[in-house]
Amino acid sequence: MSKNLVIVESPAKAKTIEKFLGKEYEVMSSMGHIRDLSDKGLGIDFDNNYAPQYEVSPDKKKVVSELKKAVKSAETVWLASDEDREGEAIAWHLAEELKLKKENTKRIVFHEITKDAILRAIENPREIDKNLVDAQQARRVLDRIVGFEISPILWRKVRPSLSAGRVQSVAVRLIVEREREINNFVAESSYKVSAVFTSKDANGTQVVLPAELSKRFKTKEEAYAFLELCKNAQFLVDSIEKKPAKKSPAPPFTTSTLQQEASRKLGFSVSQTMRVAQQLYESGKITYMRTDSVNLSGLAINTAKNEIISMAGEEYVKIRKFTTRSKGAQEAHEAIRPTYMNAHSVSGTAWEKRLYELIWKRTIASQMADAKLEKTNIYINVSGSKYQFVASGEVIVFDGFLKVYLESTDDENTEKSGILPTMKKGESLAPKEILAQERFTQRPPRYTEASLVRKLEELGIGRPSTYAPTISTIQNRKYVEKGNRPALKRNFNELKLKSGKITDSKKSENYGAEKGKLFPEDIGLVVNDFLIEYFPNIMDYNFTANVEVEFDQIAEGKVKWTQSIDSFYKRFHPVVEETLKNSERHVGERILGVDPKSGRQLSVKIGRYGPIAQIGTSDEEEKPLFASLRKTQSIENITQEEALELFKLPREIGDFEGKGMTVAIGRFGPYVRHDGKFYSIPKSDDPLDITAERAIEIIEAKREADKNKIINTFGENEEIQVLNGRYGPYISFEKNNYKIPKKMDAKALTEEQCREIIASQADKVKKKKSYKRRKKA
DNA sequence: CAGTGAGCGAGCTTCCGCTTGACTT
Repeated sequence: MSKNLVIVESPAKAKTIEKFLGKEYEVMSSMGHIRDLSDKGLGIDFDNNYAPQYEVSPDKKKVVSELKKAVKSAETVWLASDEDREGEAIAWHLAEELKLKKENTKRIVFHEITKDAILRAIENPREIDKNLVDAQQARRVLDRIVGFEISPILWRKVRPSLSAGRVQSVAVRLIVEREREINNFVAESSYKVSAVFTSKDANGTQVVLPAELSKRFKTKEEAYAFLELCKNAQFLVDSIEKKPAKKSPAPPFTTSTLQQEASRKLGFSVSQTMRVAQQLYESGKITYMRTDSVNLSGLAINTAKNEIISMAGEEYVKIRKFTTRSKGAQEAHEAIRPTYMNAHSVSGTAWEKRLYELIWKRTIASQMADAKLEKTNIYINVSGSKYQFVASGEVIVFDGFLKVYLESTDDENTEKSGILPTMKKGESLAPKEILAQERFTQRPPRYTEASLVRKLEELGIGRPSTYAPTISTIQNRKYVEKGNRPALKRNFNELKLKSGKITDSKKSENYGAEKGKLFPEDIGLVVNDFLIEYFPNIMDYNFTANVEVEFDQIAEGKVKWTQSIDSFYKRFHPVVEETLKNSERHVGERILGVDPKSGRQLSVKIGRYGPIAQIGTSDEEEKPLFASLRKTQSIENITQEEALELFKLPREIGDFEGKGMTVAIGRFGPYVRHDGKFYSIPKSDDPLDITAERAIEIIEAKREADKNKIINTFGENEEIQVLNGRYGPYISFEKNNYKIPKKMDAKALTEEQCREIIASQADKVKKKKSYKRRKKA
């Protein structure tokens, strides 16, 4: 047995470090936190000065017992968890739970996993910093109090199983407020004037120069008047301005910037990025992926430098030290970078390859020279007008870091400009055509998963390890939904001056298409409004930043953590009591008016199964009528007309084979119901005016498809069926589906072969089911 | 796998931050 036991947080890290330290050291991992507050009740003893009630987490029991065993045979235990608040607490929990003795326990820290850094750490051990631990306890207890006291209020006042928390509730607030900004947005239009000029260059060949007028006109009349003036105007080059410019590379990746770029460049979701990064980390290809640091180790910088020199040359190197700007960063790790800078690519899945390449490029580029540009503006006078046309171009003089990488932006309509033809001052230009187009101001963009993460980070809310889970939580709770919206059409005016004639035409354009954006759902709106009404303090965008200041004071030993929690709780808890007692149930009810047919009240609200419209009230003698809202509708802005439409379904549309057909909209969209069976109505048909003939067509088409569905059955009871599915043939048995191996011919399978396949996949199917259950829960 | 929209109510839900595994594709 080794004389020394080193405990780190992650097994991959343990493996690497073990190599550096040699036989005298055994390195084990704690897998993060090993204990947490009990979740029977609040896990806090309020009668005993907020004493936390810690329990070893169920999934860490095994780890803890293994660590206990290892401790027994070790002379010295080295606690090497991360150097931040959480890491310090992990070290302390380990010391407590493993009953480590002060004299043979040492606390060490390192920020990069290199042999030098680790040996240096071993030479400079310290004791556990109890103040830092207390700051973590305050953080933990605060989050528990907020989460576990507010959530139950939601269960009673809104709907069971809902949740609230310091981080997730603010994340939802951001999305809700953005949606409302968008709803209230009124586009303004103006006229943008652009021209294409022609001229002859030195060789006499014709060159083209696109330019834009420096002024946008408010009205069509003004634009028209300007084009009128252009008919007989002279266009002379007034001046040519050339100025150098430079672009600098972005810093190496942190968790949040990696999530943003993987989203923009690769279309990855936030959780997908983390999954793939985890794989790269575990196979030793990149450094740790949950970090807020942009720092690179000296070793990494050196190897990057060599790589750049051999790839592009000395002049492409520029060593840079980046500093973190984000609030609350704790910098326990390096930035995310390739472990070996000379590996330009890696083996693995397609996703791993693409993400790795992105990380490699970003890291290398961060140590490369600025790109040098030359920007050119050509100003063109219009005789008789005070406005000028401007043609702008940009030429790369030296590519620098652009040789490998350029960061993307969220802005979808950046215009690119290229090389301009050579012009002389005073040169006369001929307009080939001048366009005045009506353009509209743009509403603010909806958040993507990644841009929401960026906003949270900016506000100092959440940590690298929680960005992805938070995004998942608010979707699982159905507060927000990731979705698409089709483009809308709008008309715009276009005036065109060509060959001395102005034409005036109406054109149409698509705008506002959304893909993979976060939309609030009605339950999210209601919960958000409820929380803002009763807990404005918790919902404040600065709440986290404010408590962080307090935590810092605890960490510095200036404030006792229990005092800090006490002063919070004394203000917070009465509000909880008050809200439970005095607030009404919140279902987001909105009265839209009356139903013209019956004269009864028409309203919308959140029902047990989601948003509904309602005709009548429950205190009337006649029972109210209900209809579910469509997926894209919201109780917040549905109109009376739209709500009344909903009551046109379900519709009886006639008989077929002696049985009635009903049209309605269900969870999976519009359907026809006939004889107890459901038939989906394709998007091309409108359920509101579908005819009986068409419905029969749909039913018969489905029957035909079902007939082809069965490939083979055995015997009379048909418990095993070979079926044709969306993804090819499969076996169905006792409500489970089984994959048929590619090599086998589905048509020729015997019953015995089927049973073998079923038996061989029984395990997998069981696991899948339990996974599905877990996911539901 | 598609109906429902109520309350004799059991017993449950929930936070944030550390980690990975087991699950998809």
